[in-house]
Amino acid sequence: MAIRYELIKECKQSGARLGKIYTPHGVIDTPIFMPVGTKATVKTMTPEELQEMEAQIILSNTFHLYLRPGHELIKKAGGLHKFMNWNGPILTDSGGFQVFSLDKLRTINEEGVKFSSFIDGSKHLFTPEKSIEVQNALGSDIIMAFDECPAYPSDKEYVRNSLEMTTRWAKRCKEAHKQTDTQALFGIIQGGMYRDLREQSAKELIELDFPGYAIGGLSVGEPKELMIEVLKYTAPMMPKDKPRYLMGVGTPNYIFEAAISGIDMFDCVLPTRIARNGTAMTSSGRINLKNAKFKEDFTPLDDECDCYACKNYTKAYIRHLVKENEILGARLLTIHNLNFLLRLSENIRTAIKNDRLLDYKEEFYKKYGYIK
RNA sequence: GGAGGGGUUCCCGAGCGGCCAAAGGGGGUGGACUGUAAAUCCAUUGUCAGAGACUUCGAAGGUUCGAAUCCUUCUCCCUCCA
Repeated sequence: MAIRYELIKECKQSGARLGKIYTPHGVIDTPIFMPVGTKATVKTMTPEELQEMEAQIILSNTFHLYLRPGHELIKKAGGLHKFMNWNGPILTDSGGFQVFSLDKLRTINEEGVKFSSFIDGSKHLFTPEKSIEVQNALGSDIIMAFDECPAYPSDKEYVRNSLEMTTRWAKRCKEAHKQTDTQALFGIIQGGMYRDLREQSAKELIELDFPGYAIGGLSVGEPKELMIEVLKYTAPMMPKDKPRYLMGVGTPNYIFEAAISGIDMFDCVLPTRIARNGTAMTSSGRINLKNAKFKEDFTPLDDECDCYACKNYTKAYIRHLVKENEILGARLLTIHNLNFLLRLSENIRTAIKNDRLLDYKEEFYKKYGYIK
C-alpha cells in the first residue's frame, strides 16, 4: 500500500479527527490545508518557501500537465517531484474538475470526456484510463479517480446517472492503476445535493475499496448552508480508517466545518488566487489591499501573523505593490494567505488535541467577523 | 514674417450640425474570486436629485429650431518655409 492513515484521536467536543497520513514522500499531519499548484507550481512560490511555511502536501493537475508540458516529458525528467523540485507529498487531481470548469469546451459520454484545449483548441479525449496513465507518469503520491463533477443546480435524474457513471469510471481507474505500491488512488463521492444519492455513491465506491475517499461536487456555487448540510451528512458515510478529503474548500468557515465533520484534507485555489487579485485573509477577516483606506496604513497585514510578509512589510507598501502590479505584491500576499490557512490548520489540530475545537471555532469566528 | 495643423470631461484620445454628459484606453473608487482557461473578471467614474433637471468640449461673440461640431475675433501649442 502506498499510503496509510493513522487516527490519533477524536476531539471530544466536536468529533473532529486528528491523524497522520504516511506517504512515499513524507508524513502529513491532518487536518491539513493543501496549497494548489495546478501547473506544477504553486503560483509565485518556490518549493523552499512552501517548506518554510510548513506546507505538507501540494496539489497539481493531471489535465493541465498533460496538455503542457506533457506527462511523457515529466516522466523523462524523473517524475513530477523531481521536475518541480518538491520532495514532499503531491496529490494530483484527475482532470475531473475540468469536466465542470470547462463545461463549454467539452462533451461527456460513457467512454470519457472530449475536451477542446483552452490553449490551442485541439481536441482531446480524456478517459479514466488516460487520467491514470498520466498520473502514473507524473508519479504523484495520491492520485484521484476521474469523475464527473455536476454543476449546481442539476436535477436528480442527471445527478443519479452522473454518479453511476462516476462509479463505473472509478472501477476503470482502479483496473488501470498498476502502481499501487507507490501511488494511492482515491475515489470521489458525488451525488450533488441529494442525500440518498450521496449514500448510493459512497456505498458503491466503498465496495471498490480505495485507500482514501474524497467528497466532490461541493463548492460549485450552491448556498453555503446547503454545502454544509451536504458535508455534514456525507462525511460520516466515509470509512473511518482511511483519509477523507473534501475537494475545493478554502474559506475558514468551510475548513472548520470540514474538520468538525471529520474531514482530514482540503485544498483550494482561493488563497493563492485572491492574493494575486489583491486580497488578504487575516484573523479579523478578508481585506482588499486595493482599498484607499490602506494607503497610509503602516501596520502589517495581520497583527497575529508571523509570516515573512507580516514580519517585514506594511499594508501601505503591499498596497503600493498591488496597485503598481508589481510581482512582489502577489508574492507577499500569496505567502501570507497560504501561511494563514496552514496556521489555521495547525491551530485546528492543536484544538482537537485539547478537545476544544468548538471553542476555538467560536473565538476565530468572532474575530474573523462570521459572528457579530 | 509666410504656410499649415491643433487645443474635448483627472490623463491620453475619438467625435466634426440633432441619436453627445460625449466612443475607446489609462487612472480613480468599490465588488467578486472556493478539486486554477484567472497577476483575472464585473460595476462605477461632470453636478444635484426618483424617472429627470442642471453646468461642460481653450475664451468671447455670432449663425441655427438645435453647436464639441459652422462663422468671426482673441488666446495658447506644434510642424514646415524664410
